[in-house]
Amino acid sequence: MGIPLDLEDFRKIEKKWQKKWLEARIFEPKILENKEKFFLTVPYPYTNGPLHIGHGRTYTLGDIIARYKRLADYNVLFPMAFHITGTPIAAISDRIKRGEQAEISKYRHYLSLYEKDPEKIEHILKSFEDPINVAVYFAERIHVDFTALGYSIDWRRKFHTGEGIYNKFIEWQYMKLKEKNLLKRGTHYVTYCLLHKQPEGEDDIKDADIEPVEILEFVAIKFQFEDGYILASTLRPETIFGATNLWANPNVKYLKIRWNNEILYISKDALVKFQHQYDNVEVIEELDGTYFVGKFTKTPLDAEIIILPADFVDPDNATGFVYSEPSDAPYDFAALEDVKKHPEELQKYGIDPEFVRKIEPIKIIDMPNVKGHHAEKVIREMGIVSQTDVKLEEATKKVYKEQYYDGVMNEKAGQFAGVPVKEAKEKVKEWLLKNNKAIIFYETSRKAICRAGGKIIVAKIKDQWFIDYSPDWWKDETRKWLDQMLIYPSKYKKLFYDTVDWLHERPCARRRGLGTRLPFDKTWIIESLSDSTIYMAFYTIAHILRKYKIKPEQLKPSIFDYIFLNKGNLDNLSLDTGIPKEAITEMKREFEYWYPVDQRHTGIPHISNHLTFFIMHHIAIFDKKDWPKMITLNDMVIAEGAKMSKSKGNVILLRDIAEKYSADLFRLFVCSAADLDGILDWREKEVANVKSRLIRFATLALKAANVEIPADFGEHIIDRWLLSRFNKRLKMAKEQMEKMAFRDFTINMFFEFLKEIAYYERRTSTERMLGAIRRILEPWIITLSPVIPHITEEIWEKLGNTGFVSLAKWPEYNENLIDERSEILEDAIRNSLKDVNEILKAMRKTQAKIITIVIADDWKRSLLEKVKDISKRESLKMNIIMKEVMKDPDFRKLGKTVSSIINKIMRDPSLLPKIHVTLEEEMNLFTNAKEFLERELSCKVRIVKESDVKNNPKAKAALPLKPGIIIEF
RNA sequence: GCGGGGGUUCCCGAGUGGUCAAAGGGGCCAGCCUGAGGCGCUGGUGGCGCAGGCCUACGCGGGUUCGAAUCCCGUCCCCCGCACCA
Repeated sequence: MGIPLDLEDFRKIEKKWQKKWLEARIFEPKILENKEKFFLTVPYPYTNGPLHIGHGRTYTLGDIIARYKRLADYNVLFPMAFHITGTPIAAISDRIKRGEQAEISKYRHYLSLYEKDPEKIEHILKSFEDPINVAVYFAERIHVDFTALGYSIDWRRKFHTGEGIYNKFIEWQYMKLKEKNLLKRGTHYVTYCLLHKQPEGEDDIKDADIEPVEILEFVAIKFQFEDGYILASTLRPETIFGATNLWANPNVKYLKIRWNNEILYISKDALVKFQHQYDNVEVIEELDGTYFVGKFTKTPLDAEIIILPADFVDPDNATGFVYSEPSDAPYDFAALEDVKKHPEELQKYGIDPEFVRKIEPIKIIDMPNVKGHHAEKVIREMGIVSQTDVKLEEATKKVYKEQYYDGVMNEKAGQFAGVPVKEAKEKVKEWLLKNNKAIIFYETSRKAICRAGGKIIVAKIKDQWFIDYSPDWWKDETRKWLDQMLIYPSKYKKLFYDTVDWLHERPCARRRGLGTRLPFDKTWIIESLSDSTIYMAFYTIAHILRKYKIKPEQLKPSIFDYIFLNKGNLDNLSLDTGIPKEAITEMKREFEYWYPVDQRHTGIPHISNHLTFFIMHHIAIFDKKDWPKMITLNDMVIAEGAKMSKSKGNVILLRDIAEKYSADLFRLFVCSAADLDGILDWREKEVANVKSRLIRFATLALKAANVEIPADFGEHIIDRWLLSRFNKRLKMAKEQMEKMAFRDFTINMFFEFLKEIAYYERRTSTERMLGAIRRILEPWIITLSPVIPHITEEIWEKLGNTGFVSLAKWPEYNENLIDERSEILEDAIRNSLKDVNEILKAMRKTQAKIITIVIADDWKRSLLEKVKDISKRESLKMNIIMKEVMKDPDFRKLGKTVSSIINKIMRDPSLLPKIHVTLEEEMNLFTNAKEFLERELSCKVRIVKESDVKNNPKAKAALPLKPGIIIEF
């Protein structure tokens, strides 16, 4: 390794220490009863591919916490496992099996990041047709990537969620939930793929990540027609009171069907949706749209209305019929105007145009500032003239938004008169349903297809399993517990309370994917957010299960009851399961020692689901002493100012870090570039800057490790200044780490201190600077080791230490070395330098010939002391101070000068020196700094007493610690 | 829509009543270093000022205060979460 260092050297050092840590097993903690434990977890990653730096930020911060806590003398457990539960991995295998080229080349690319041999890649790719192989392969790669980042993880405890032993644990969890009556069954609606004949979510639907597909609840209102009912769908059932006509599309096919002993009319496209939402549907006959046009139908309010033709009616949206409410629906208003303008169109269908002309909108909603028809008003304002105008969409939103807040149903709405629109919508719906005047019809918020091209509709799932998060006792306990939990950044705490408030039934199992089957209904598989809520407990026993080679079938629920809930009898258990008593006892001890989770660290999006479930499941299942204590969160990572996404091709993978950058560089960047609650922007330019600082640090530290501390170190002001700065920083560092202010910490302890070292070097010499670093090097690298563990281990070793810096003790700052006086004195020199530069700038000069530093007279010192004295008891008012000061005859002699000095101080009280410095002392201070000033200003510098300068106004301006400056050119 | 967060100097971003023209980084400008350097170091980067100073600034409009980027009211704009997705 040469100096200067490059990233290649860093990577070598990193590998070296990763190997040593592993060999020495230093991150595999044992139970130490006399040491306080700290159990930290970060959610296990989902193993459907390589992780990127967004994940890396979260795990890195987790590791930094673990490493800090270790230095702070905790017995730290930081474990990791892998999540393979759910549909995405299964879907990947399906797609590869189906031969989808996009997916195959994506995974071929991922494999090429880890495998060099093309034949091997193809072989592994083939194996991916079985989802477990995908899961296990990437779990192993992520393990490698995490190791390459220097994470201090206890890998003995790793597992994945598809393992038999884990399944048994989850089964136990679900039996507990069932015992507590927290599992329910019921009807549930999902997005469903007609091609694959299965529910498919965002992951499977084309472009759903960009434009999500929502499930909309239409009210399909029954309009009596011939021997049955036409179903006309709406999102605003309260408008039924203003229905003036029905719209049917004359160019599409409709169906007459029988359901629930009634005849219904819907569009042909609606049939398949209807069949997925209602059972026993029978098709009677197909009809053209023209069949309906011109005929009459009756609203649920018994009003006779006509069916008019309209091209805008989409047969593939809901039931394919809509009713017209032109007063409040801009589409309807525009369409009605259109048909009135084209009587010939109506005559085609044998409709009397005169009849249509008489159709008038019915105003049913009163608005404070709308006299006539709200839809008409907005249409006129926006200049909309036809039913095909794209602005109608916006008009609809505008009307709806305004009415939702300010609208009130009027007398036309019968029993709902006076009800605000906001409430009427729900009430009218209930009323219609109750009286069998309508049914609910679900539809997607937009047309959607799956990634293989299958049509997505909304389908009903029968007997869906839910976790019911709504019981009051559960929510109350959770809120109470949240009161005392620590959440960082604290601004997110409210989001937890809000989540608890609106959480209710949540589906917890699916028909497909990987995972654990519900123990009491094996046709269901527990989904991923439901099998990841209390698994941190499993870390405490996973390695013991392996040690004793315990089989899944031995893990009866009673075993977990005993270990986690302290229930049951050891002898019986051992007999019953065949697990040795010592194994059971060991697991119980591990659990009781390590639990609860002291801190869980993850990303912000987890708050409203995973983290809240995590808290609630602990509360439901475990004793209070085992409930989690603290949660910390970090925001996302973007690259060069843009969100990382596969489509943009700007995703930076953790693999790239290990191969192209360096672990310490990544860690330092992650720490320093943003606070926990800030978005971290990965910019190559900034990374390069951090890189050069890291190299400078390493270079200096490695050099300094080989030098002696100068014998006279500490005698000079500048030495004491540096020691003082360092110890102050050390003091702050601890506070910052405790507050999880990692960014502040790195800026304080790394970047800013490096700057001060640079100043020290300028002020003294390179050799002396290295000696000074040597003086503080050991505590310095210990504090930095959580962030940059590899290079600090290397320096630690160079210092002749055995052991590991990772296991060192966090250094205490030394109060005695905090030396305000030296800092103030050194600041005087730095300020004088600044003043000179400012003067030169104002004079537009860059170079002086000779600069004279004039040290203030003694009488000024006593004057300012006096003023300081007065200011302690009196307010700083000119007249008061002058009166006091002038009592002294010595000052009275210098009347005018004194008043001008005091005047100055009135304007800028910071001119009052914080300490008393004698003339001699200040002369010495500046004389000792003379060479430095000459070097900095590259000109001759003289230090003189004010009394030695005759009649120079600049000399007279001198104040204690703010010398007069005379510049000659 | 509901809930949450936020708008700071060219950019990112600290700053919660005076010590703020406002930390830190990026960009840009100048100088130094160097065989060379898109490395590194130093200084500058709102306006004005041939002596260390003055003036104007923290989304917009008001207000409280001796004093506001910081507190209050109104207003405009941006971002995030809202459930089956891990």
